[in-house]
Amino acid sequence: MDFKLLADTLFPDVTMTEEELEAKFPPRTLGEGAVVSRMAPSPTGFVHLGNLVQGLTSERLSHQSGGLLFLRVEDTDSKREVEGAVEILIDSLKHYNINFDEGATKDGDLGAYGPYRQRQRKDIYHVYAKKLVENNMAYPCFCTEEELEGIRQKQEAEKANFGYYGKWAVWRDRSFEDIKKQLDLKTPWVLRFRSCGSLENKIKFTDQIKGQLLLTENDIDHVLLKSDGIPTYHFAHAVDDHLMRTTHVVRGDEWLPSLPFHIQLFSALGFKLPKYLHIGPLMKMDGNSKRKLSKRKDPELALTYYKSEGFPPESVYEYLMTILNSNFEDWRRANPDLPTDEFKFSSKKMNPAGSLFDYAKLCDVSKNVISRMSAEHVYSSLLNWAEEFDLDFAKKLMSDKEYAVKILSIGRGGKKPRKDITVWKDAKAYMGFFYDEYYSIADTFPAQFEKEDIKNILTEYADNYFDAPDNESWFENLKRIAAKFGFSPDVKEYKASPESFKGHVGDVSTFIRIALTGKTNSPDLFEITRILGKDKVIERINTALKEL
RNA sequence: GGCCUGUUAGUCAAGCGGCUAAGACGUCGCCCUCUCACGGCGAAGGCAUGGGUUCGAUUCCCGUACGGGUCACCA
Repeated sequence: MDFKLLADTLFPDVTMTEEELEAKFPPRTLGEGAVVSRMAPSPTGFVHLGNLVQGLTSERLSHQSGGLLFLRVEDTDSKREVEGAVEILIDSLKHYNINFDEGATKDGDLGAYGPYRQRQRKDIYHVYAKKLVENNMAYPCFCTEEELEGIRQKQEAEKANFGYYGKWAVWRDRSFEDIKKQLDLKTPWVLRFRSCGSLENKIKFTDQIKGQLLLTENDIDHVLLKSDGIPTYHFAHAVDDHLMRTTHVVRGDEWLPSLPFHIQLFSALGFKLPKYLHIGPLMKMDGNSKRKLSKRKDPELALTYYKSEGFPPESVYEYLMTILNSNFEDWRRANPDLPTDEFKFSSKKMNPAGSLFDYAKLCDVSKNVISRMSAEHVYSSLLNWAEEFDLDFAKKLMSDKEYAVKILSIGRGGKKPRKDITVWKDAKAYMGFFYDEYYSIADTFPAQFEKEDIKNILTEYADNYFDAPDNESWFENLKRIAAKFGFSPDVKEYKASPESFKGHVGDVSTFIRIALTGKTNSPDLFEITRILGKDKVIERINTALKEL
């Protein structure tokens, strides 16, 4: 058959040449070892943890090596596309400090290797499609969905392997006349790859994460171009990553089974194969078994979940780092205050298998991340969250920034910082009592004490209010009050002979704590009185007195 | 079912032929302490399984079991 004629018949509109494309998108001039990587999501509007994991890995690898990261939108499936998805994606990733050097942006493309939206690249794909046809490496297939289904059923009955290959590939070796006839009838067609692979042959392949792999050759004549002329993922992957000069492809390991096909494709097109990093999936415990995190069943897969729960982006980022690079935690312990960027990320330290998503661990990481933040940072981050998810609380925070920062400074900054906040959602319960509208005596005064004693103690504290200069003298005052009303100023002394006292100084502080905060648990009381101020302290004692 | 891939404590994981098999989270106990949070100390708990190779296997090879993934004109 005259394949040149076939190619011209199939692709009459192709005017560009491969040489022109090669010249237009020359190899990049970057330093030695620079990684060019990319994120290539389909714009479904749903951004999930997997996207982030992949993005984070690509981002670190590229920027750390003096390379670059670009965003390519894989919008070849119009059925799944959602309006505004690209914007959502860019925003979500930016939220997690993943920024692109090049690619699709909210307003058009940035960079010289575009277009970066695949549907706009149709002409480019057709240049290579035509080339494959000319070289007898691809052919048109006119099978309908029903015919394909029929083939599948026969294969099932014969216990043959599924797929369009070998003798099942009914259009693989048709004459030009047969093809021309269908073309004239305007029968829809797809372009298929002519595979020369055999299941008998194994290929050795080295994945950057999984190491040496032994794969079976692909023998399926996969679809390259769909009937609308738009490429499938596989074909677009080969053409785009070649032309965009990608050096490292980071993707989920659900792609591993199609890797032999991709290897074939790159070779058929005469492209250099990039390096691959196949990341194991994020799993979840479901009853007694693990399973991949699923979009339908697991809300924690969506990035929006973490945002609304109030996990700071730094926490999620840091948690994913601990999962992705096994030595990250050790590094963090040794360098608690260094920016994450300084950690040397390595694909060698990535786990070849999928890991379980551990919510408890994420919480622990988050708690620590927040404890290391400055009060100012906590304030702005918390406010940011509250403005979206708790407007009332946001208003309180905004009404007096200095006040809020003072509150958030309690127990912060030392060697052993408090770790009360895991997510921003916790903040209100932790510090709400500082605001009158959120303050109420929620916990009751312990019942084993006489109300008279509690009243006397509170009254004494308010009437002879001591504006203590430091924690120690504040506590001395408390001891004085304890002693005055028959409570031991010393807990050990009390424990030695409980019958000699009504209680101890700790109980006294509990009374005051409940009066001031409404709760039995709170951060340092002295600090609280300082922030509240004398008037507010006395006011609250009086409120509590009334409730007794 | 075919193909691929994985398996170190409840979880995340160091480990690369010789170790009493790190560490972290979680759990439990104790200590510190005016509550809480923090911190300190300690405990329980593991190399899926059967064969090889080897003087010696968690580590290398083969099988078994059990997970996971994939077999579209979706990515």
